[in-house]
Amino acid sequence: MAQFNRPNLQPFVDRLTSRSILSDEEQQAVLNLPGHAEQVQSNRDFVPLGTRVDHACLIVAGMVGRFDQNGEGTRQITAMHVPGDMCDLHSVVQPMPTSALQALSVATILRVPHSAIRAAAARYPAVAEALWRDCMVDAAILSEWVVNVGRRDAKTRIAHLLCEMATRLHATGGGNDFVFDLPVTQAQLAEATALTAVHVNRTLQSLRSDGLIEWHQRVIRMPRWHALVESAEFDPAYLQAELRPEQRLRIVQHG
Amino acid sequence: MAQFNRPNLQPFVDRLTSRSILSDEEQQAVLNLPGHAEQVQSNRDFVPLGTRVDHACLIVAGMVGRFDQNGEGTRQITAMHVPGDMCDLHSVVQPMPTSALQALSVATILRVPHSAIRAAAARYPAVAEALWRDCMVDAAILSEWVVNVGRRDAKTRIAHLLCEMATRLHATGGGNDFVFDLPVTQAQLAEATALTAVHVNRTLQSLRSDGLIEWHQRVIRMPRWHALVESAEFDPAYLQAELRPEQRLRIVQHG
DNA sequence: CGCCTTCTTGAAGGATCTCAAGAAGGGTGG
DNA sequence: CCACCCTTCTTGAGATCCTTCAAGAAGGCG
Repeated sequence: MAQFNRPNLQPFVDRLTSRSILSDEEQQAVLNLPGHAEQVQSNRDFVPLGTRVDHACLIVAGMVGRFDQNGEGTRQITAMHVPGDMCDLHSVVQPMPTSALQALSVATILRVPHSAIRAAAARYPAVAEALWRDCMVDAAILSEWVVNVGRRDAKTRIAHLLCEMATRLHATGGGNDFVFDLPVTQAQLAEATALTAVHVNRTLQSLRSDGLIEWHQRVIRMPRWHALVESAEFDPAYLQAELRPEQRLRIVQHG
Repeated sequence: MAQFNRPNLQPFVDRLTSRSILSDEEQQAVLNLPGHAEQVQSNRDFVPLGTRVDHACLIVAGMVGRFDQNGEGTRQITAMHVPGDMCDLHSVVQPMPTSALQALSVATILRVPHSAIRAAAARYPAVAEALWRDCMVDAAILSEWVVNVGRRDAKTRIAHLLCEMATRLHATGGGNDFVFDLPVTQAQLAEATALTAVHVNRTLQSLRSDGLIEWHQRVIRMPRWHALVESAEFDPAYLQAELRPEQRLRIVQHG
C-alpha cells in the first residue's frame, strides 16, 4: 500500500506559505522532500506511544486525532488534524511522542523522514523558521482548546469546535452558508470536547433545532454562519488562517 | 526599575541545556543576550493582547500566568510559568500575542529583544533548535492541561497541577516529602483548573484531610509524595524534566 | 438479509456551580 | 502597637448541567 514515487507536498507548502515567506528555492526544497504514502485505519495507532519516531506524518486525506487519556483510560482527543497538516511536525525536534496518533476515519498519510526534513531545515533557515512557526499555530489551537473544554458549556463548546473545523477545512459556500465534510463520529466529537457521546447527541439536536447546523452523513452545513459564530464565541484570530500577504512573516534574511 | 547591566541568563541556559546539547560557545551566545529587568505587579497585563511585541520575557522570580477568556469574560489560565521559563518564547516567531501575560504575584522579568534572540538563532542553528524544542515542551504541557481540565475530577485535577508545579519548581526535600513555594491564590488555582474558587477550596480541604498536602502562606508541603502522585494520575514524562545527559538532543551538527 | 457501528431517547444521580455571608490573614497608617 | 481595610479563605444551601446506565432505532456494508 506504500508509494515511493513523487509524493505531493504542495498542500503542506501552501500551509507553510500561508503564514511564512519562502523563496521559490525554499519552497522547492520542501516539495522535494521524500515520503511514502500509507493508508491508515481508524481506531488503530499509526504513531504509538513509547516508540521513538523517525518520520513525520503529513495528512493527505482524512482526519487524524491526537489521543491522550486519563488514569482511568478515558480518552481525550487533544488535537484534530486536517489534510495539509504535518500532524506530528514537533517530532522533528522531539522524537519521543507524548501522545498517540490515530486516524478518525480511514486516512491517507505521507511519512516523511526526519532526516530529510532536518536536512532541508539546516540548509534553509527560513524553512526551519516556517516549521517552528507552524508548530506554534498548533500550540495556539491547543491553548484555545483548554479554554473551550474548561470554560464553555456544551452547546457553545461544540459550536466552537465546529466553527474551528469549518475554518481549517476551508468550508465552501461563502456568505452566510457553509458546507464541509467532517468525517468524524459523535463519539469522537465527544472525545474532543470532553463530553459524553450522549450529551453531544442531545446538544447537536439542540443546535439543529436552532437552525444553526445540519449534519447528514458526515457532511455539515451551517446555514447561518454568523449566528453560529456568535453562539460559539468563535474568534478565528488564534488560527492565523487567511493572513494577508503583508502579514506573513520571515525573520531570517534571504540568501 | 529597569536594569540594563549584565542580566543573568544562566537559569535559561540551564533550562535549554537540560534538554538540548549546546556547545560552550553556543551557551555563551545565550548568556550574552541583552535584556532589562522589570518588576511586574499581579493583576496587570505586562504583555497585553492586540499589541505586537518585540521582546520575549524571561522570568527571574515569581510566577506568570497566560490568560485567556471565554465570551462571558470568565478567565482561564492556559499556562503557568516559573523562574527560568521564557514565558513567551513563541513570540520570536509569532509576535502577535494570542494570550495576555500577567504575573500571579509580584514577579521580576527580564525583557530580551527579539532582535538579539533572532541574531543568536541565526548565527547558531543549535540555539534555534533548542528554542524550538523548548516551545514544544510548553506545547506538551498544554496538551496535558486539556486532559486535566477535560477528563479529571476536581480532586485529581488539582492534585495533578500541584504535582506538575512541584516538579517544575524543583520542590526540595527528597524521598517522599517535598516542600515548595507556590505564590498563587486559590482563585488563581481555580482559573488554571477551570473550577470555581469555592470548589477549589473544598477540594483542597479534602486533600488536606487525606494528609496529601499542607499549604500555609504560599508554601506547599507534600508529605506523601508517592501517594499524591498516584491520586493525581501524575506521570511526569510529558514535562521532559531531568533527562539524563544521553537523552538530550541535538539535530544540527557541531560547527 | 444480517450484522455491526452509530445515533437516539429516557430516567435518575451526582459533581460542580451560584449566591450569599462570615472568618481569617496580611499590610498599612496613625 | 493597635486599628482598620482589603484580600483571601471558608462555610452553607439550593440549583443545574452533565453523566451514567440501559435499551431501542437507524444506517451502512458485505
